[in-house]
Amino acid sequence: MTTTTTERYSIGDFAKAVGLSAPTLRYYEKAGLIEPHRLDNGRRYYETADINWVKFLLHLKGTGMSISELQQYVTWRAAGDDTIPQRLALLKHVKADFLVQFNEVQHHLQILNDKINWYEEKEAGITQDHEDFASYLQRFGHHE
Amino acid sequence: MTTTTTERYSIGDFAKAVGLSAPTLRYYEKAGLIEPHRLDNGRRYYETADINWVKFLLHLKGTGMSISELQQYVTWRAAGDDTIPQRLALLKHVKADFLVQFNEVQHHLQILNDKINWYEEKEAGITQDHEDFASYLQRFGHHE
DNA sequence: TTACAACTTAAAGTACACTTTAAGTCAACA
DNA sequence: TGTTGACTTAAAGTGTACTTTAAGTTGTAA
Repeated sequence: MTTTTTERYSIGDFAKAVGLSAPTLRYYEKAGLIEPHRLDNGRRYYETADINWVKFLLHLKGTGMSISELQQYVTWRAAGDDTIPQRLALLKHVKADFLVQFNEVQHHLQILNDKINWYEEKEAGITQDHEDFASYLQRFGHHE
Repeated sequence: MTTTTTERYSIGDFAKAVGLSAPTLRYYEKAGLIEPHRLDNGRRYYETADINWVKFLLHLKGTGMSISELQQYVTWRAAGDDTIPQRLALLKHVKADFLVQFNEVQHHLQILNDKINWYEEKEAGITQDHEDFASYLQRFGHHE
């Protein structure tokens, strides 16, 4: 940190604080997702509130929102409280998509687990006489 | 389907059966993930067993495996039962990575849910007097 | 004061997983 | 028999999200 009292982060320190690279922060800024302040010499600085914002952005991103969806969100956010219905609708849409993916991915995990167990039983000689994976799945009521 | 008795799928029919495009099937074939048969005229055909294989590939892919990891898996598979330990280790590694991601993604969902609720309470005038999202999260013991 | 790390910009490059295009072959139906 | 749709190939193009490069500026420490 450059100073201790005034909560100002250089791009390098801020990058460490939020777990992104400095180029990525510049990239997000160019995309309109972050708006750092500037010193007189032109250098960026960030404040504590910006950490919360970036972390929130990363949570949204982690639920599957693309950069352009985040741009839309940010645009509405900048327009003030009148756009809360739009933002809410966007987030609900993101959530719905997320839940679909989430269920799919849980099924993928089930099959992965089944395959791991199948290999382990095969290695141990437990699985009956070269039973294939498809039959093995059916024994558990797992499909596809 | 071209015929009903002999379980042979043209690339177009097979694409429909597994939910991929014909170009993607050719792409996967070039990557070594699928090996269709050929008619005398050079055209590909696929059989029922190939459907199971592709669906399994897509499950692995859905757990986060990249094309190159799938290539490694397929190479070991082609080498026979001696490589079961390697395949098992790979799948366990994939599973471990998956579980890390899975936990992260659940946290992202929690924050998304919290934000949706925060907006809804704000719209309804429930959230106390412009309480910000950070404070709101803390009321539930949710962080970051 | 000189060296060095960290910053600035715009633009080009990368990785991944496809998708599209171009040019041609082939099979079935009107 | 001719036209249409599905197939064949290799190669180029696309979208997303960064990452790297190049060329230059600035602040701090020896």
